[in-house]
Amino acid sequence: MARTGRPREFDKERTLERALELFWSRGYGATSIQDLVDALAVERGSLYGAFGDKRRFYLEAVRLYWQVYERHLTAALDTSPLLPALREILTHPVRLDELVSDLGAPQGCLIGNTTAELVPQDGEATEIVTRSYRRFTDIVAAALRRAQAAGEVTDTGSPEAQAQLLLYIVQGLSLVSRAGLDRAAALAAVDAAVDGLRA
Amino acid sequence: MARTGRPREFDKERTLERALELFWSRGYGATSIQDLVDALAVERGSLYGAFGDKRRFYLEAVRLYWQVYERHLTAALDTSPLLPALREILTHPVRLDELVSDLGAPQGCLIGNTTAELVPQDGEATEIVTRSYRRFTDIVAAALRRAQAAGEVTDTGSPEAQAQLLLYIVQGLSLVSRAGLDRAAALAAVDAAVDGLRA
DNA sequence: CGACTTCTTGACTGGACGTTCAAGAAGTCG
DNA sequence: CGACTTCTTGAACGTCCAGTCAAGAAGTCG
Repeated sequence: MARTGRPREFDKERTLERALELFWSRGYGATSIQDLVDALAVERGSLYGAFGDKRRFYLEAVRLYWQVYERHLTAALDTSPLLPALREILTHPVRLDELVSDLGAPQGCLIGNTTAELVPQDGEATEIVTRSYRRFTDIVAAALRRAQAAGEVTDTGSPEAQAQLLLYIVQGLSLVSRAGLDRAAALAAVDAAVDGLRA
Repeated sequence: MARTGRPREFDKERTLERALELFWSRGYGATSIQDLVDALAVERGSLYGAFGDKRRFYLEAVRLYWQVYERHLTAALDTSPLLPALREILTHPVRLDELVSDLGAPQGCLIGNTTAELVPQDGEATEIVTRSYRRFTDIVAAALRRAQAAGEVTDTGSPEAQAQLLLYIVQGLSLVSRAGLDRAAALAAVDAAVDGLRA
């Protein structure tokens, strides 16, 4: 039952966070183990020892990404009125691009990127992104239900359908933004969407 | 000025179309030259001779894809009332999934896939997808402008903003669909979007 | 026919990549 | 201290892949 041995010299959690950034900016296929070794200053064998192979490492990073995003989403939407907060959520990709606009900066949404690159070939990746999309719509639909009850949001559509539509919009915006972002056009589009929800 | 020599034994245009299908279903990185050789029944050297390297081959396929899509889009939206046609366009990914649901079937929108995989690293790919997005919004905005004038579509938003929003919705739907399609939810979301445009 | 051009074929090359492994280092426990 | 466990390091391995090339085949043109 000995749990002793030489202690790890790097911070596993912090290393995962930095790997997440790398995977986020370059994608799964375009990030080589060598890239990770260089960027994380951890040797190959140590990475394999701590995280298993490349695929498991990546999936772990994706899980962490969603965990952080979901926390942010839940906190942001727990407010009234809802629509300004929703606007913030939808324009998140735009503001991300404002903050870190150098090359190697995070690109789009990691869940969306994973969907494009690994789904549906990879079953585990598919499971993660499917669950993430599901949680997004659940959280947003719940918030919309409250806002409909409060008379802030139109009830001409079901909260579920509205939430599904909002998922498409965030993911579409994240994706299209990679090709260059016309901020004014993006904000106008998001405003049009949010206005469509107003009661 | 001799343009003679041994004639090509395969149909270049048809080969490009079949390569398009392969790239569409597997993506750029995951499609090897060997896959193309096997699927197209054309030897490596001949492919290189006819299309240049893999990247040029792929970009040519993407150009062809957009060319076909744009023709379809323009034709479909040249109608009145506009909203039913728009609904058709938006649900295109859903119906694609209905038609060809075997593995190896086209996945999402090739422009969107290219955006996720090659943009912004590849300048030429970025140029192609940027132009495609631009043309999509131009064509859709023009149609919306006509429909606004006809009183079919609300003029609370500019046609440009509405078109940009619709671009996000198609791309988002295409992407999210890869993870499995809940047709009812997708159609409800699209209907919510189209209803939001009604005057 | 014979010179010329282009296409076909498939073996070959060089490099990049994910993964493994053996030897040594750094701790803990009795 | 000595046995034991885990981590570190970096070289090595096997695989796969994009791209090249030389030799031959199949046409055209004078």
